[in-house]
Amino acid sequence: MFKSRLNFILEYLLNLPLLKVTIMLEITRIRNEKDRLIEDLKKRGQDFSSVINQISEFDEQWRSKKTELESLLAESNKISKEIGELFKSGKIDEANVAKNKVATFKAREQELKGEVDQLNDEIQRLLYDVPNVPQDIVPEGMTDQDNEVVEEIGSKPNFDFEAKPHWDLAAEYDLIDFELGVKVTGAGFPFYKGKGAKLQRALINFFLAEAEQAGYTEYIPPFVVNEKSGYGTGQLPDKEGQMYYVGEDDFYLIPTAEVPLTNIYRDVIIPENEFSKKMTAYTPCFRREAGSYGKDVRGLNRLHQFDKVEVVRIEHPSKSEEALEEMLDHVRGLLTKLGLHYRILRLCGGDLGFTSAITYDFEVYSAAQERWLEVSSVSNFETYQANRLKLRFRDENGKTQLCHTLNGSALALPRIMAAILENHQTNDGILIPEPLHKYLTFRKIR
RNA sequence: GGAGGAAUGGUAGAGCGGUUGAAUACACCGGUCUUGAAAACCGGCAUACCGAAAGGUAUCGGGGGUUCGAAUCCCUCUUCCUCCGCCA
Repeated sequence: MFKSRLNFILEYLLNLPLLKVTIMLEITRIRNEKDRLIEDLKKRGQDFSSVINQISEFDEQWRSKKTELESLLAESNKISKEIGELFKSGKIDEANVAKNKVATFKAREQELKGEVDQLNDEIQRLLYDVPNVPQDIVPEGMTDQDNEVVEEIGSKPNFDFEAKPHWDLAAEYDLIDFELGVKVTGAGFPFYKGKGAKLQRALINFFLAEAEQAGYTEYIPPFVVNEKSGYGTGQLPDKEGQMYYVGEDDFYLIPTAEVPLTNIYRDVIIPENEFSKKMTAYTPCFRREAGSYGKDVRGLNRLHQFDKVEVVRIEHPSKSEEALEEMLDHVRGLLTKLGLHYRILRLCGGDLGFTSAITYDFEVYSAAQERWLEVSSVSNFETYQANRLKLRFRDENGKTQLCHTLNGSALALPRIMAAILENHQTNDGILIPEPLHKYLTFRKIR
């Protein structure tokens, strides 16, 4: 089992065929604007100059070897054709002379091919280590302390009683059973019960309805994906340990609907500006989240399985900034309608995801825990994912160009659930926000 | 899980190991004709990479092999279809 998986990965990485180049950051960018890339990547708090210089060096060697190889092949091909004609016209002796001549090329061809392949593999491997380039407005900084608060909406609720954390409320009203989850599966896999389950379902319905309203097409995708899809959106090889793996069949449980949704367009050339592609899906999300502990994981704060409604967009490069703004508006609307106090952060370079060019996080205030909880992350990946996916469109000149991809949570359920329980609690129950009324038969949990 | 069959360009569908990157048809794009459209006729129409260009290289599901030469032969993997079994 394990062996077959290793083989697959090895095959994928090492046998990338000579001309089927799947690259991450486009190699052309390294050729054309190397110094600028190195400079811009510094914002991530890491120096990528040695990797990039190494890639650049290998790339030059690769090109010169490749040119040599190809001219040799051209010569062989030409002679082979002539041999065919010689045989046809019965000039067997001449044909045999030519055959011997071609044979002398063989060794050099083999040698060059080996070198070209090896250089190519090496370049691919190195490219996987280079993250996306942060946009200009991404703030400098190393940790979440350096994230920039760009907006804060609403105000902290005032209670004339001691606000309870959601795990106490969940127990009191019998909404979520964490211990039962531990028994049946393990920590981080809670059961939602009764009104807790219904509230969860209402939220999903609400989010999907809002997404539809905003023009997103709803999908119900597979909840497991293959290895290629993992590479396509960049979960592999970078975050391999984060995903649950089904060894028997070489599948990964999805950590987000982004993976199946975006991979719909893997190896696709979108015809004549059929933009925008707007997709939404509700899915459970599975994350191993190795290394988490303490108060961060208490209650619903961090789970191995959680529900999320995701929105994904595929855009013309000139339209992706606008699309990002629309997505931010969409998420703002959701939180406002639910009556939650929230803020928006622009992530700093050091906190930015590997594949993202810019990310905004939405955080809701947890009244009882007195802290901010991340409920949404909205990102523009520009061409980074599209390059891995080979997701392109045809421009007006008929040339293929990479699309931009974006996605965002709209929204992740557990912390929204937590925030609703905590912020809408009263002395005698929990008030259901108005937009959810039509999905529920009760207005208050008591 | 067992037994068979198949995989070629946007689609359909040819292709004795040697001018096949690939016939043909449809679709699509441009043009002629037409008041306009249709029809007819003419032309164009895969992708990627290297190259300033000329041009070259690679690709007929993936990988490997035989050969001077492979869409065509061999091995292997994957996927799909048909039949049987199992099953929500």
